[in-house]
Amino acid sequence: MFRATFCGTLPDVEGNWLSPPERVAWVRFIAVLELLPGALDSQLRRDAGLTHFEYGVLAMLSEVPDHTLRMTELAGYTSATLPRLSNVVKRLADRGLIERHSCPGDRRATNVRLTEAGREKMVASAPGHVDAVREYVFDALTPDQVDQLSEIAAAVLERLDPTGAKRPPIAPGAG
Amino acid sequence: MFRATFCGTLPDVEGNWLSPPERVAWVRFIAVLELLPGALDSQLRRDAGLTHFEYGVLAMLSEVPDHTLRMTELAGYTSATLPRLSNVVKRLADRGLIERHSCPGDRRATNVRLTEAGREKMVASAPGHVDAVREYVFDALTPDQVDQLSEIAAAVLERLDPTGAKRPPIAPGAG
DNA sequence: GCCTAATAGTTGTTGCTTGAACTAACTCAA
DNA sequence: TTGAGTTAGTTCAAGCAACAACTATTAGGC
Repeated sequence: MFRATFCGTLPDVEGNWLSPPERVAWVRFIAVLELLPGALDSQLRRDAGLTHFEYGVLAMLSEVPDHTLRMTELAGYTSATLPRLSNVVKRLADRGLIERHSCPGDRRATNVRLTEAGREKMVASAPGHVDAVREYVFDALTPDQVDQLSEIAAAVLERLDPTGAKRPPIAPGAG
Repeated sequence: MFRATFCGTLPDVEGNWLSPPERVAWVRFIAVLELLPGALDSQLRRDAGLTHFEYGVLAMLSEVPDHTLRMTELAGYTSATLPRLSNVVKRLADRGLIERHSCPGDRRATNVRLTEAGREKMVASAPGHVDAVREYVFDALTPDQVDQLSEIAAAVLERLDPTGAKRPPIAPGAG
């Protein structure tokens, strides 16, 4: 997709067009960007009754101490706006997967906590989702390519989120 | 994001967890997947008054013979559902950027054609968008990494769209 | 203490996407 | 030529997201 946009096939356009290898990479990458989120979302909706975003919220809570985060913090880590998170949290709370507590120290703030039912939901959903991620991505890549993807994504992330505000502060665990 | 989901930090879960390098790659890649589309969309909305998807539709039309495609074909190439495309095409037609014609040979079908105004829109919008793509992605990568990304994206695409139905049939032009 | 400003979330409106009907048109076989 | 089945596209209802306006709480300056 978007090939012409970068091929300089439009006459009259003076521009800093992409180089041929960049064009090929971009066309493919854009296609992945459009298809992969939908594929992951479909799998989770079908098998777990969760959107990919809802799954991300539960997953994030499942790994932090006390399974608890502030709304603003959680919004940052999930790349969501606060209004969006507010609605999603409300729905997940209605389903009993998380709880909302007013923060004792700051009554403006809301703490969100994963419930036992929410933890069980993750336990039930995660393996199937991991399988999907393997199927769509990692089974197609060599170990070298996994490392390359890691470096490439890190470099792009540095441009998209230079401050790192959108990622959790703690280092990735060893498993 | 989604770290715990793949770290095996949930007790009681027997699963085929990702390896440590895969986990790191996935966390970073997912973050790119969530941030990059929004970044591209914001740039286009601000500078061109187009969504990323609308831009993709115009771009696709701008490169095919006679600037014309059937709805179904266009939907495939842009990874869109037919209802979604139908609405977007209606809006773009209202703005005069494309035209809809009933297909002479098959009266069920609709041909969509880029107008001169649409072509001018692309001429005006493309350079700024290419700059954004450079800024967010290619300026951060070495030439080797561009090739690696190309191969990785191709391998993943093969899983997401094995038949190639979602990509235009003609080979990427040489520019 | 009081007034202003900033912070934390929620709510409400609008627009877009999706999935499910639905219409119209084409194909093919009896 | 008619009837079943398929294909192309639109429309409709429901749900989700973005942006803006709003409430409530805290912090800072005098």
